Amino acid sequence: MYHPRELYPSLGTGYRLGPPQPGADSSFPPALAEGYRYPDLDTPKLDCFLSGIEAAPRTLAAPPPLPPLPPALGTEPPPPSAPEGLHSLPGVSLSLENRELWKEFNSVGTEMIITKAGRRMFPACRVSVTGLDPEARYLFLLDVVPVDGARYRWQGRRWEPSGKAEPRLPDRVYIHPDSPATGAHWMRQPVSFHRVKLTNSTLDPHGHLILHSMHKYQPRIHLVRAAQLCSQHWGGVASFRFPETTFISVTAYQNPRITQLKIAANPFAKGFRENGRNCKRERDARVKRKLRGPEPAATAAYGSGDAPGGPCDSTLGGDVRESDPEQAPVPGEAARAPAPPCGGPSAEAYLLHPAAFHGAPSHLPTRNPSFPEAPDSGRPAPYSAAFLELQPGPAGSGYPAAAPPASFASHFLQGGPIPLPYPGPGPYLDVGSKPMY
DNA sequence: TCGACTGCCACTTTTGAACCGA
DNA sequence: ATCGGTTCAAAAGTGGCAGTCG
Repeated sequence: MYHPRELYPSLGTGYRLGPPQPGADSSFPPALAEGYRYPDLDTPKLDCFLSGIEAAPRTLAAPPPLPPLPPALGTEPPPPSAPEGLHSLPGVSLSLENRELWKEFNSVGTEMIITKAGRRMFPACRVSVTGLDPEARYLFLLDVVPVDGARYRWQGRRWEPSGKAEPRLPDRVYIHPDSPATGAHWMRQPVSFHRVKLTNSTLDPHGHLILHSMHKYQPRIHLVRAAQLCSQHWGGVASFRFPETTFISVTAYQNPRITQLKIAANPFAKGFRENGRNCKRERDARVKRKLRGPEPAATAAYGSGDAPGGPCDSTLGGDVRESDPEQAPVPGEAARAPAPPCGGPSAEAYLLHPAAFHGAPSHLPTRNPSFPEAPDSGRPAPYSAAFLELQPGPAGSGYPAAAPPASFASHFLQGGPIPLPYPGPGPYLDVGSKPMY
């Protein structure tokens, strides 16, 4: 799978410097903060990509005429707190649902673990969108771009630049698996990208977003209007960036305050909370017991276990996190349509659609660009078969030397013939869902 | 020598299948 | 036969830590 920049090498691969986020990010040095613009928002990756079907290669060509938007949706300016965005979708605005949580992390200096197998982001990007044409179809995309050209290093108390950034890795884009869906669908509930995974494996075959460790990144969310499912035209694009979602990728947490925040806020880390069974005290006790000899089959310490009031609540008292939907399932969520387990199946999310976004290792199976459907199941073909068949680039780079046929781009904008997931009844649009057709 | 990375551990949450009763 | 609720096991996700590597 390939990113537009790989597909259009003539546009250049260098990533212009962008500024670190000003404001609340107290742990990041301001040294790089001045004198930059946000080039990625000016010329998002998508415009290069969209050029595959539009004439002008570097700018967003004027979209075909849109049907009139409902007055209530189409004319209002974005609210003052709206993120910076590149708009050719008038009236569309995004708001970060879990902004407070992000702000809390950002005030300390957000770190995101990246692993070879891929690690989810926490907090995840969860947005609500307004101003869409309820009838039109849209694609929701997320990518992560470097904020600047520096590599960072934790200096005991703060992050400081420590040299030049590593060469840019293949850009990948996560396509929300509900894409394409109608505006009404997207506006019905917050759109969650919590299944996005970050990896430092440059040969990652799963479609996770590839990042360098110790670099500062910024997630971006793109909305693309596909005029019709089977149209050759796109109907506009809007890109959004939330400054508080900037993070530094790491293979192990550097700032203990971030560790504490993650443990306190992430339900999967509940066991590491104070009084949790995996807290330091308990771990030490386990080690001692191990050294003394084999543990009893069922120890009182681990048995019915939870002290009155619950083992992990003590670190959460009055915490906004408890009311944060990121942690507290909304009533009815348990009843939502079952999602496929993550790992293998979750990769579908990347591959159901524009498989060509991503760099396909040459050793993986290839696939005809026509994206044939799995013959009998009605489900998408296994992800390993969803890669486009792309000619290797010069010098056996494994990347294409020229733009793909237009069918690739149009496939992306059309949604493609592959069955698309259907959202469950839960509060969030989820990666795991049932086929729409 | 040291910082970055990896693999494993023990934990929690999520998910889906199996089972049961109305 | 169908539906809804419960239970249980497996899978997935979490940070910590020791060991490895460059």
